[in-house]
Amino acid sequence: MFTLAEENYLKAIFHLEHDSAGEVSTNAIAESMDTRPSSVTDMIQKLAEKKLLTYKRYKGVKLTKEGIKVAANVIRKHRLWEVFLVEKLNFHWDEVHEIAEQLEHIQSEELITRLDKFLGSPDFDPHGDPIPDKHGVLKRTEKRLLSEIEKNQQGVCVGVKESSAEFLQYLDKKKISIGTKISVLGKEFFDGSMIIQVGADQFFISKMVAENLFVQTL
Amino acid sequence: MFTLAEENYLKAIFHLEHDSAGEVSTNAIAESMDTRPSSVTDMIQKLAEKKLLTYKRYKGVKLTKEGIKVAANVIRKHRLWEVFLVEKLNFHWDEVHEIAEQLEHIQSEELITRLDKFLGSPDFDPHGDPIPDKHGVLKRTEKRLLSEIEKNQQGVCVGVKESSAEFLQYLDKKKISIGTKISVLGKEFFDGSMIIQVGADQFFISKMVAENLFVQTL
DNA sequence: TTTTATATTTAGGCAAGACTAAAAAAATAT
DNA sequence: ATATTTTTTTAGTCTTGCCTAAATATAAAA
Repeated sequence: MFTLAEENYLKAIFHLEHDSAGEVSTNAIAESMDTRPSSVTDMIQKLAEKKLLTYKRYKGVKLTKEGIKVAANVIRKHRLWEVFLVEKLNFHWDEVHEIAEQLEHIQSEELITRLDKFLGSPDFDPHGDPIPDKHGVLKRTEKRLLSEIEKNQQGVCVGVKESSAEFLQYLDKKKISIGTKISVLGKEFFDGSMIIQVGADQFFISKMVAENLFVQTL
Repeated sequence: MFTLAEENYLKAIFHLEHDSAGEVSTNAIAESMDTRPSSVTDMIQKLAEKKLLTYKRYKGVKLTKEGIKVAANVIRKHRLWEVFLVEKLNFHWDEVHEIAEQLEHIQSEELITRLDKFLGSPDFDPHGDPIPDKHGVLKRTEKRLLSEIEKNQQGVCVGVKESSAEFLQYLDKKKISIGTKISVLGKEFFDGSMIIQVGADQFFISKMVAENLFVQTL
């Protein structure tokens, strides 16, 4: 149906649209895909012809209904495979991204239907990201960034914003994973750092960490 | 490591080497891959430079140790994924080939190690074909073609030579699958057809069928 | 507003992997 | 042994998806 490159562009644009509202710029796509702006221009012209996004020269792009559907489906496959890798093959959550990047391009409706069922139709992937349903609809949640939580409040970790292996390994070292209860004991206003409690341990985390952890307040 | 196209050529050549001894011809490769001889020449020259096969102009090719290893690994992945699809996702044995053709190219040693363990380190795929181990070694079996079995002997179906969906669906209709006991009641010499018994049913099968079913005699 | 900087697009090329058409080698037939 | 057929290779093209360099549009600064 679509080439690997096309699917990757649609996925990247989908993510960029969710991070920041409005049109997505050529440069932003190039940066997120580690490619050159000129290559991006080539591809978005091709995708515009296929009606997967709307494009006006110098004005950035926006996915069409169809483009959103295709992108969401790739993301659905990516996240379902991540669940498979973690739940069934016992991979750790910091090891699954690259493999899922490959598996997400396997073409078979039936495969995904059955995989979803085999996994018990999960709503979230191992990093707490929601899995779109067949129609591309995401389950919305009440999640907030840990950095938005006030002193003396507490929350349960429900996901990560960044999911680089480095960050996930840091979280492991601190014994933080999906479902972990976190209490905010103190907050420095000048640099956004925090003192938090996880289990019996109390420790310092930087603003960068607090801004990449999603929690649900209790 | 290797491109999708390279892996597919190596796999095709590996199979051709096993079907008929000696060098594999350009035309044979082209036919088995549904491509043009000139394309094959291009690719085998490239693979020869990479030392995956030996090639002399007009003389055909032969895989090197390294080429065999790479091909066997692709086949190992293909067959393991087929087991997964049938055993875990409840696909039928005639539905899994195309999907496994895609999955076989996923690059991750660790993935295959874990998948193999998850599946209980199977020795055979759903069609009865042996799964190479990590080193490319196939478990040898005593299987013979049903067509070689004499009247009044019996055997257990252990695999199929052809695994087209059409043939597998024919076998289903006749209630023949891996593990099914088959008794040869009669054999026509002039056309190679047979009368066989499967469970309580007795019926006629053509030479073509008998030549594509592997059995182990009892 | 004019200049400067930044973002984007165009033009032209490259590599992979396919193709067709034509040339050359090998195999087969006379 | 020569002629014919078949197989294989070479030469030249095409498409996809990327690149660099140069041109152009937009945005920011003076």
